[in-house]
Amino acid sequence: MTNQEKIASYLEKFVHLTENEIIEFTSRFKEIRVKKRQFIVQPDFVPKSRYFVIKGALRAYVVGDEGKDHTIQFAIEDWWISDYDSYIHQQPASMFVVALEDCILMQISFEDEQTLKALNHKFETFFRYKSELSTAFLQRRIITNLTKSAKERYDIFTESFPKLVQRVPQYALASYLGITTQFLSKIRNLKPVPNKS
Amino acid sequence: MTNQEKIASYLEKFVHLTENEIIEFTSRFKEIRVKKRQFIVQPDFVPKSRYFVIKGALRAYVVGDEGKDHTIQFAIEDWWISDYDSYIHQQPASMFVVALEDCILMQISFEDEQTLKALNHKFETFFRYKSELSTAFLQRRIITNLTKSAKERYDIFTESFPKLVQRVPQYALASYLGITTQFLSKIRNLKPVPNKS
DNA sequence: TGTCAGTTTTGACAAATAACAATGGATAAA
DNA sequence: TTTATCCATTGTTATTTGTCAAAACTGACA
Repeated sequence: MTNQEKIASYLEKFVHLTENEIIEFTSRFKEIRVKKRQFIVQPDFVPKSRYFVIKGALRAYVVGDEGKDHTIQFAIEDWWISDYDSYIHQQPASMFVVALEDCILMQISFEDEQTLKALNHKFETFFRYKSELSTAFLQRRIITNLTKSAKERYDIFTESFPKLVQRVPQYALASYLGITTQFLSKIRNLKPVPNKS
Repeated sequence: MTNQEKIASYLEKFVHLTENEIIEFTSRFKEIRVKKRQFIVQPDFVPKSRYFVIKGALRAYVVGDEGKDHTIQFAIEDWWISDYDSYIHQQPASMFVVALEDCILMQISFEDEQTLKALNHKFETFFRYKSELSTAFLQRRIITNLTKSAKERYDIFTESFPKLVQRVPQYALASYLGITTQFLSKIRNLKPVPNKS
């Protein structure tokens, strides 16, 4: 399957398109390859593109005043990534986005995305729906953060994204869950409490 | 200004519409009035509508396993509210949405919203853009929750939403910030630390 | 094969925040 | 106005999670 076909098959989960529309859409994307540890978004630069992951894993994070990393998002195959807020407003980024593995990405520029959305109602529908799903996803994450303990959040994450847990370093996962890498280590290595009976 | 005009003026922040389009859009909305303490969304019922606030204040919250409230969202004039995730998926809600004051709301049904989005590319654009802003907003909230202490989160909230702080009860604000009402009280009544010089 | 950088683990101690309990003020209904 | 309920405050103690420091592990590569 070509990269364009991979985008197309993702697209068709949301909207039904003609051959021509598929070409119109996917031809706006450009393949890029990034090596592990390479950055595709950095603070103070306007993110000109967003990225669809064909292969590999990435991580978006901010660095707090205290100098610590806080992971905002992961992305693997079939996910999108950028500094979302900065991208849609075309403002300087506040995040880093870095490759956790060697990656193949499909890149679309902000202008091309605008063009696509203006060109065809169905493309607009696709982006609208995708954005609604993001909103719902983030709201669920906020609910989990508000209502669950660190251990529960870890268990929920491993159940929801078992593949991801295998592929991301533990310090990155810890900072996504809002805890330190040491504390995550302790959670993982908790001995089951001896039965009180 | 009529209620329809209020929706129209909100709309026009995002898309430029003709007279007819404005009527087409706003005529789908129906005014409802709810009294303080009245619920417009409850767990286990599918939220058939979302609501645009003409007047009043509301609060969306979940109840955790331990029986405590966790505020997910507030809404005052010009904001929208529902159980977002359940609304877009038309699934039973997990939230309560309750009026904190007597309210006047403009209600649109899920079906009417779908119709509008299908009918006119510009309406689709409006909903897409609004959803993008929600995504960006929630992402900023997650970043704040990950990177800031309780006191800092409170200060950021009061700076960002000074009007809201005056109108919502403190227990609701505390649960939005992810802290107990007692701890919020302590934060607010902190005496400035005596100068060490 | 050994070395080194990056990562994870472990333990002792500290900080942030919650839990509990009691009190007093505010508000709204009777 | 009285009464009952809800809400905010305050003090004390308990829990969760962070900090710091050291050691153990891992995998890439010289």
